[in-house]
Amino acid sequence: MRRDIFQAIADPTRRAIIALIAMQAMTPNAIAQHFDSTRQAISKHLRILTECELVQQQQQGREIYYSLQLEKMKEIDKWLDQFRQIWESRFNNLDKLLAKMQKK
Amino acid sequence: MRRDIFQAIADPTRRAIIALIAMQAMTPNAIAQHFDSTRQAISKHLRILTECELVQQQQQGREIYYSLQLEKMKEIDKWLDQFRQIWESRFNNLDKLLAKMQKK
DNA sequence: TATAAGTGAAACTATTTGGTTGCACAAACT
DNA sequence: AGTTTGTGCAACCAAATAGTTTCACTTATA
Repeated sequence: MRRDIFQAIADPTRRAIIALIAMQAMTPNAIAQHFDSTRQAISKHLRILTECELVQQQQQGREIYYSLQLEKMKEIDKWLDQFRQIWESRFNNLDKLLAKMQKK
Repeated sequence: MRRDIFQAIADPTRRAIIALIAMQAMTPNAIAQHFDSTRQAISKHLRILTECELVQQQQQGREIYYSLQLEKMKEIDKWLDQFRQIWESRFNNLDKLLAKMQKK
């Protein structure tokens, strides 16, 4: 069972769940109402999201509130960094090239 | 056959391929040498990456050079934006709170 | 022209995935 | 105490996935 953030966000339903609970914590039932599939299917997605620590639980009586762990989302951002550096350097090169062309 | 960037970067081998060709274009054979699996398996990954336009081909005689389409990578960055906004606003809120506390 | 090298694609396979239905269990309500 | 509500988990299933082996095709090279 592979369980990393990239595999977690691969599924469109899971991405939708993430976006849904990003602003405020929600219960599985409340989340499931936004989708066509059964509550159990959503529950499974929540388990996957919890396992890779993208999502956090908070028990409240018999209800469980799920919320996004923003810190974990930053790991994706961190992975993108290596490419961001490249696209910025390419932009700079283009910048230099344009400056050079204007000089002539 | 789902084919989007998020599904494409879910596989660790594909992420490794992306990182490998980010700086310079490479042929399938050259790429495959960096991995344990067969050239054909890598070829399949390259097809998936090409299909979702994360990767670009350039024929050169009988060789095909694969390179990363940085622009496409930005789509992930764009998706992250919605969360970036949240984590920045949370930081700002914390900032305001700290300022408030100092006033007292 | 014959052969080697670089590649993609099809066929097959084991494993993983996302979904379902059917439980079990604890907390809240009557 | 009995029932409803909110939840997780196991068992099962169809489809997708990542890999392999085998083959075909095209471009170089001897």
